[in-house]
Amino acid sequence: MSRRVNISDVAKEAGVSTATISYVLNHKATESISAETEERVYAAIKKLDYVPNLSARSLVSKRSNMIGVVIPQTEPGKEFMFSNPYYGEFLSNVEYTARKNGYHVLISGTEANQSYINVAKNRGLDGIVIVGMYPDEFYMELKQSQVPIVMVDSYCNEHYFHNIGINDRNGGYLATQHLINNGHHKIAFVSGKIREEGVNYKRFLGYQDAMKEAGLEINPSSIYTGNVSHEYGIEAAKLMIENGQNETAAFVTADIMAVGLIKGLKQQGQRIPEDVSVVGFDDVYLANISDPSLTTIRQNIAEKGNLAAEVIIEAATNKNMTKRDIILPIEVVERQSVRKL
Amino acid sequence: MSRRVNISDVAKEAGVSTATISYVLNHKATESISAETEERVYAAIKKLDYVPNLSARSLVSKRSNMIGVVIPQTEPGKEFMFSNPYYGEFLSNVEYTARKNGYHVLISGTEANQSYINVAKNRGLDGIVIVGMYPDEFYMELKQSQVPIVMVDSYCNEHYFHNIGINDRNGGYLATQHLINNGHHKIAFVSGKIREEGVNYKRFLGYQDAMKEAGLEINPSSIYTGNVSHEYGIEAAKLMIENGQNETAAFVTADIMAVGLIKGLKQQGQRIPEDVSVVGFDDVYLANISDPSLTTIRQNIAEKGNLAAEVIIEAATNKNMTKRDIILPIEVVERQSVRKL
DNA sequence: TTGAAAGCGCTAACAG
DNA sequence: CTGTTAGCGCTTTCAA
Repeated sequence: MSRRVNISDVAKEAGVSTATISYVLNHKATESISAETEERVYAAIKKLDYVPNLSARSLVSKRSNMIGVVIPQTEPGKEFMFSNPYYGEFLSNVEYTARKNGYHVLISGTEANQSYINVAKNRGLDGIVIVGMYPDEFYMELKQSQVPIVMVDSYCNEHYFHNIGINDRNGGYLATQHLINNGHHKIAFVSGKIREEGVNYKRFLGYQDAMKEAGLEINPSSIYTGNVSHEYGIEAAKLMIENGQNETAAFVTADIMAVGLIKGLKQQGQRIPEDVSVVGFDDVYLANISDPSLTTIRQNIAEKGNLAAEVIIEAATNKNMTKRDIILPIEVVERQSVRKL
Repeated sequence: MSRRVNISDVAKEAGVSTATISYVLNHKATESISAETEERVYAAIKKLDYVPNLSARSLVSKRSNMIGVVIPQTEPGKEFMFSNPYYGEFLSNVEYTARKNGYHVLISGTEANQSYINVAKNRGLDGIVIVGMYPDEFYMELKQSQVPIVMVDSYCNEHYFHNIGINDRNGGYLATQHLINNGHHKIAFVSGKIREEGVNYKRFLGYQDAMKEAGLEINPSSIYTGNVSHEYGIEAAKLMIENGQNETAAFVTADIMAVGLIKGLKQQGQRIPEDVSVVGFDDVYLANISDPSLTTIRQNIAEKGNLAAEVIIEAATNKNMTKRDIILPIEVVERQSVRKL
């Protein structure tokens, strides 16, 4: 196994110094290299099939050209980050934009015992994209670090981080209002765990806003919370029927749950939307696959991913960039799961 | 911004040499460190909040503790790797197992112009997990490299790589046979592009096997191929009806397409399974979500991901490990999308 | 316009 | 049982 070719092999081949190689590789504007030398260098690189060692580069330049993406485990203690397609779509777009800009993406689930900030330091990550909510300690640690951070879908109060998200409260409002406008009064709220500073809480506030505005009463028994999963959607359907609250509609804060709810409701002999109307949230492709297709709150997940990558890369490049707070637009997408009463 | 603490800071603090720090950090069995020294070192590490610089470590040890995962872009030219939940589930399990073993995961879509092998060299990846099929040049390049590689879901002929997969031909056979056993004779085959050495080709062979065995004729007009996507499933449904071949059943080589097919068929006024029976492949959670729920060929995707990580890590650790060829079991999962004629 | 040389933080002989 | 030290491959100041 022949030794890997390094910069001085190239230097020798091109008849220049290693510094020169480095200059042409990094397009140093400060150093001017004659076109002829540059050509020789490129020729040598090609001839020897030279590929720079990024570890060495990171070591001296303190830049890794890697960004980290932290995705929540939807079910605590489980290894699956991706039961919700939302994350897959988000991640693939982060990766795409990062790659286009010469960055690689290191993914990680969250580990209770090992702090992520260590990973960041270990690897010299240039920035971190964090999706969702985490325990407070997590944010405390993060604040200590010098690493640029973009929070996505979090209302964590720290004004320290860049933020990308949507107006979740408004989303909850729009969804509920849509149901109310269609004549529904008894509206269930189905959601993942409601945590302060989490998106579900905001969406819940929006739900309340709409209900109050319409002079409707919120029935505590019509609030169902559990895991953000298809399974819990089915479970919630069961609970709805057992509860006997006779809701005619449900606002579900994630499409994956909404689809589960629909499935569960059907299993309970309900027809959608004839007996129960359902509005989801996210507009992942599941909303289209569902039968009936799901009326939902659309947010542009791909755009969220692209922006997250752009912002973190800019933050990595420009240390004193002003704090970003990006709110992406949302809208109601009407499909077949809501009936006018 | 204070300088990052490094190994010699720790050494000073603990009153030992940097070598000693390195020894205790790496649990070098060859070097025996007194318990007392070890304690002092750990104390110093804690006190200074020292985190090793992995770039430096990689530089000298030639090991990065990173593995790369290459996921295909389901639609060529598009940024989405994850329209198929199969990949999300796979990836999350690779990441989980890698993390448990002290490895990080670098993800990447495939880039026509930049060879992935450069990424591997650049970053000093310890191994690569490659999912799906790629152009031949890709494999050629890969063979050149010294990096251990695990191919997943590929029948690329190179005996050079480790392999993890299922018996796709048998899967195609089982699916088709199931339909035949239920009295179907006119069975459509719906699939992603059929490429030699790809899983779809093998599944197609299995389809042929079953048809031949039953003395049934394969109607070339009943073969539908396109993108592995929900959309193409819908499209295929349209084609099926327009074709007027009156198939009473379809074997679809991916659940995501199968669910699309069902949706499309319904849009065309067909009832499932009364008018058309459908069998999918993979058993992703969509199969359950679908209405009617989908009879499909189950493969253990999570296990595939875990194994891929284990094999690649073992290969990274033990350079002359014998070649692995792992075939995971599959089975028919009966749900509601098949009717007995 | 280019080169020499000093590190970046760490590991691993080799010495003691 | 522990320390000294020579690099790993690269960037970057400083000098020429």
